[in-house]
Amino acid sequence: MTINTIPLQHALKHNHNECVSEAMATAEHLCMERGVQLTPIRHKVLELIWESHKAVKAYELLDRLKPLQKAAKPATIYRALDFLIDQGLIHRVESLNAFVGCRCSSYQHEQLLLICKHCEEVEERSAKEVMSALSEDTQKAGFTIHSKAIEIHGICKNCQNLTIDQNQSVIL
Amino acid sequence: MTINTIPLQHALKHNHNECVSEAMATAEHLCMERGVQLTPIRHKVLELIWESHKAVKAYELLDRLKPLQKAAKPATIYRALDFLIDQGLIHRVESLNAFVGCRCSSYQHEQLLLICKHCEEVEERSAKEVMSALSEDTQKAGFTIHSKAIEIHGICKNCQNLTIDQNQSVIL
DNA sequence: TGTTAAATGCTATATTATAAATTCTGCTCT
DNA sequence: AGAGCAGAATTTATAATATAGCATTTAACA
Repeated sequence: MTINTIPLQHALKHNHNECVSEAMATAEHLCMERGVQLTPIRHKVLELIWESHKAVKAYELLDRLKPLQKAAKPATIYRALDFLIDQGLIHRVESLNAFVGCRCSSYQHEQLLLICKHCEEVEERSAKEVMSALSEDTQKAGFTIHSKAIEIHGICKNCQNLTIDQNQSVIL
Repeated sequence: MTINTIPLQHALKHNHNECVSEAMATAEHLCMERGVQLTPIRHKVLELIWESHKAVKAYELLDRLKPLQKAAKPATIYRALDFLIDQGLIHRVESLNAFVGCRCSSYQHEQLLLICKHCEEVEERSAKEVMSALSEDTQKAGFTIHSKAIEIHGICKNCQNLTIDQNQSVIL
């Protein structure tokens, strides 16, 4: 007899509705403040991205947007994504060609992403010490930083615990 | 009258032939030691990658391989790249979907890549302090690292100097 | 030398992303 | 209200990146 286990959706361990509505409220507020338009399409795409803490692919978003926006084409999604990235509302996860909601402050958009191979959720960390070590090192190298992509793949705390405490896992 | 300037190929500032032959010798040696085959195709692809210190695209490699290997198809290149990555002989640059030669020791493959927007060259740094800060921070988060992609975009020392000392630039 | 595993060849296709021209929409200025 | 404008969205086409799956060849070695 084999028992397969899947990770609990860690998202369920917090109040995800609250999490999303907070993110959306912040986004709406920031766009207002900046005088840029969080149009219905952009709003919807951002909501779709926030449905989980996993990084989501552009064409997956497209499929999910289509029922709501019959005319949606790749360009629809990519233009929305470009906007959201410009506004610092999402991160592009380079190593996955995917996108994830961003909750960093507008002034601290460059963060470290912890990407779990098991549950696929992406955790943002500001990691001050890492960033300052990085600044110091690049300065030594005479390199002027414009942007950073720091993506760490591995197993998150929750998934690690699952393998220890099987009670937290789900039997398929 | 307009004067356009291009960066010197920084590669020309060092003995690049030596640089390449060293890289190839190391690769040959490592593969020998590991009992894996650095076949003619893999060897050639690695050489093509080492032609510069820029990150190079898969289909660019394919175009350059074709004259030497008539049968070359996308899979030819991707299979060679997979092998070279597995052996730690090249890095995949996630934020560029491109590949660059790796000169880190076999035990220290995870490095920090400084990617210059101007000359496009990629510099590897081991950045011990950054890495240890990173280990510490991820440990705090309870995250177990499997792999890292740390990619910093900006302007390298040489290109920075060019904009200051125009004598080092080339008039087109 | 026959067997086998690895490497390559070959064809097709999936996935990710952009270009460029047009139309729509909402706003401002008169 | 209506002309003009700018940003947003649509539409069509295609570029760029990457993999799947099966056939054939090569090379290692028992």
